[in-house]
Amino acid sequence: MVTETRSTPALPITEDRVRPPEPLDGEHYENAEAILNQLTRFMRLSKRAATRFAATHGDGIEQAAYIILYVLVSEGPRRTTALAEAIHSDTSTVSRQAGALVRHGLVERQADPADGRACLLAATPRGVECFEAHRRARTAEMMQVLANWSDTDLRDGADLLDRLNGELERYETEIHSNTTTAPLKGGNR
Amino acid sequence: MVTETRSTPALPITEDRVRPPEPLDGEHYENAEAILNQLTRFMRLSKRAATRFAATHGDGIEQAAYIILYVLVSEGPRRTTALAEAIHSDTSTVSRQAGALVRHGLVERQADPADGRACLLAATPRGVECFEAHRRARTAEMMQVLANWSDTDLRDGADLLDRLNGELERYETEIHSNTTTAPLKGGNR
DNA sequence: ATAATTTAGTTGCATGAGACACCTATCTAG
DNA sequence: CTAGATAGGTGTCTCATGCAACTAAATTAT
Repeated sequence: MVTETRSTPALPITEDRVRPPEPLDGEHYENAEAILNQLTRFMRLSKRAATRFAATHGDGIEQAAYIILYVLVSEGPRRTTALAEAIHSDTSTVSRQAGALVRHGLVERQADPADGRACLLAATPRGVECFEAHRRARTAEMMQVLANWSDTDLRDGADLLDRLNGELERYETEIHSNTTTAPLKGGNR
Repeated sequence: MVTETRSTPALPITEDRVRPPEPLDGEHYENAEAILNQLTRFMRLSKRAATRFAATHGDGIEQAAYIILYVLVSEGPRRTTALAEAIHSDTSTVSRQAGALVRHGLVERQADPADGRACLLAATPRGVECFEAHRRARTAEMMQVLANWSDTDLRDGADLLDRLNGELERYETEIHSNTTTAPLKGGNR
């Protein structure tokens, strides 16, 4: 972390949220806008790509369930709540996705010995298998998409995205604590 | 129906799609996987962030409509089809989003003098206004998220994402021409 | 020990987004 | 002029996700 950027020209911070009184224009602003535009573009493209992939390799793992399986396989059994936190999602979503995985026989709900209310979600052997297959297919596809990228490019890209994700997570939790968990419901008008 | 029995443990890949006979393992593979994981993570986080933003600044522009307004404002009136192509979406989606914008008075449907079937979508003054306001708000938010990033970081990030998006677009159109537009419907099961 | 409260997870309902199929109006070839 | 192609719009489906309300279990207070 590089301190607080461009050193806020010596202005006292306003109350409430930090929200520095920056000029809002200038190079920094334009750069931020540029990256935002690329991110917006990426969101569309990636969603479409993911959907297409799921349609082609439609083998039962929903797009959204993959990440749950990912956590379960790589980190072992977890509770619903822990999963939700890990992937920054609502417990209800996790519950549903997990339910689908259970129906497909890829995940098991075990009783949590420590707490009767909770249950541990764990990947079944078949779940692990399925996940690995999926993972390989996904990566193979990705390698086609990034066929022209050097190893350095890939590493740099991964690093950059990692940083970006870090910021987003920080922001997410920051908001969460600051605004006392304001609901975010979709509702526009 | 999950898996057809995990398709042969370690056999050379079948024909069908191009699927180059690369080793699939090694550094390149791992790097591809790393970037893919970051992208997956990013997709979740960005979606959530976007939703939250929309909830906070709920002023009538839907998330998905923003990009349409973006094209319209920055490139002038466009047909539905052209818009759909520009944002890699279905015409039906564009039609609906545009309809919403029209209802909000941000976009106008003008008759295309050259073709009676078509109509030109154009941003109204209010649409431009609204777009600019939104754009500023979005960028301001982004600047908070990336408060710690230097200008160089931002530029590098934008460049990288630009490249990545280029690859995705290439891939998208490639598939489009190769498989003669295979439908991609969500349908799992 | 029993009541009150807090917590984990599930389910009901709603929203957003996107895609396909189908329909209508128009345009363009033959 | 009729037959096919095309541009847009609508109906309907699916996925993903969130909040609210509810149930059941655990914890705290009385």
